[in-house]
Amino acid sequence: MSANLNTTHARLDLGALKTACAACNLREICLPAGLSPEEIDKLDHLVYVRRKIKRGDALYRAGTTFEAIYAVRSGFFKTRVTTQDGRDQVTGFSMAGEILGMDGISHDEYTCDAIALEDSEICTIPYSQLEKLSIEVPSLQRHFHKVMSREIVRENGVMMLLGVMRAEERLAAFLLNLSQRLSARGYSPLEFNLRMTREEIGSYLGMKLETVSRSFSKFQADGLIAVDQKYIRLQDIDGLREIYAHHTR
Amino acid sequence: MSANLNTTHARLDLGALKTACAACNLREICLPAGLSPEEIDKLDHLVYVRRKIKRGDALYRAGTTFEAIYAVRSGFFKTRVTTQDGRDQVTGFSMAGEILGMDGISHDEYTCDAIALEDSEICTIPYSQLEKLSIEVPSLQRHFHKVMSREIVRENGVMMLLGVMRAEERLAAFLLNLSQRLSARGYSPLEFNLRMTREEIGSYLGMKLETVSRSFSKFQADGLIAVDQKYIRLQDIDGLREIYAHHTR
DNA sequence: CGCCAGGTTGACACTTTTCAAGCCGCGTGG
DNA sequence: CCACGCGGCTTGAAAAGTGTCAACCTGGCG
Repeated sequence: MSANLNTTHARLDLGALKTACAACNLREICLPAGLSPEEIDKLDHLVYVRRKIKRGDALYRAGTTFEAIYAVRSGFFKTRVTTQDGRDQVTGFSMAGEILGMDGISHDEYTCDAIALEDSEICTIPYSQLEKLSIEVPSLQRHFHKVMSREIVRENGVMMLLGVMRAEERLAAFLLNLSQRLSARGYSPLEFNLRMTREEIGSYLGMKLETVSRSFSKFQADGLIAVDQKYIRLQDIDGLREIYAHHTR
Repeated sequence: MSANLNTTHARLDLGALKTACAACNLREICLPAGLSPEEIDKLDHLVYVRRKIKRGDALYRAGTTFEAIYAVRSGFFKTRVTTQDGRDQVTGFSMAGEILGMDGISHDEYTCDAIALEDSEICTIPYSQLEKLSIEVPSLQRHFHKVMSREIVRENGVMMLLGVMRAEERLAAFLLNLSQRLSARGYSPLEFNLRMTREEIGSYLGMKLETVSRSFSKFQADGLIAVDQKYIRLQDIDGLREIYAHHTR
């Protein structure tokens, strides 16, 4: 049903939904980064359709056959892996310009779920066509490799978080990382609304939601941040950095 | 000095050190996997030089400019990232046929250290040439993407370990994973010698060496494994699997 | 208007770390 | 060839950090 609605919708205003990377304000951050205008033009000729994902819906799920990677056009996603017994681990949060689905390449099916945390729009990049175009456009190949490599490096960082840092350090790192990414997209680095619940933050950071909540309260008591539900204002960035850097167990 | 020695050595028996993927018994596991004989031949024409790394030496270090990825020909490596304040996190262990250095693509320098845990040999795959050959040989491009994607998936798994599992579950997962990889290389899945110290295992699994040691002792007391220093024999694989699957906090 | 998901906070339990002591095995040097 | 030293490992006891359980609050939505 939902699929039907989407299709209908896509037919109604196909023009509007067909993305033009060339006209997209994310092109410096997203997959086209570093491509010449002519090359971006070629990328635009790929089937590159925008699609809306409602809050709570999945962009893809673990086990689904892999056919495309996705660029977040607007909105916010989490990715998570789930064990046999139902516990799950949030492996990342993705915002505009970031690429999702690369986990699917290895075994031709996705290995995690990508869930929209707010109503979102994504651009679909069929993998087989990306492969073909990569042969024609070496700088696209190179940039795609960089995007994958960056994901590996990001995950190394998360392993560091989870492996050696304690609760408050993890949360400080998380806030600083969010701040930096928002800033890179033109939003205020000092105040923002969280899109995820305490539980999701906790899952990402390897701690329980109560611990997340307590750490927020502690930060607020210490004057580092102001918290009002999902709204966060960073009041003392250097203080946060100090906590983050202090992995002295 | 050491570099000099290596060079001299390489000159002495260049023939022997020049690897032929076509003749390598790892070709089904390593980068050439899935390529046709002719394609493997092209890969062989890449500068593809074998190099020895002594135990304790670095294959590369964080901050070094990135030029090549490496395939482990023999031996054993750890990769680790280090924080400003000197604490470090082991991000992985690599054995024969596995690929190292993909973290370097993103920013043209490596972001972690790769250290040999025993005397090892590696094959150097210059990245720029790999890029070029990928254009000629689409199946190489595809397979390289799979290798990178597999690394992303692997790291997702480690995040799961670190995020939701407790000490003994992590260690069970670690042993089962080693066992499976050794088995895939024709070694016994039931007994092996660890190449890393308790501290390195602990760093990888996000726990202290004492906790690693205690968990080993516990497993032994429960008849799951036999431990003698670095020698491990898995006596009750199903028991280990049960522990591993029991992430019921 | 009432319900409920999401969040906060407290008290207590439990796992893991920390600190400390001692052991073992291996390589080095006498 | 043996003694020594040292890195690596094990084990115990106490401390710390985080999880668990439970109660309660709040805001948004049907």
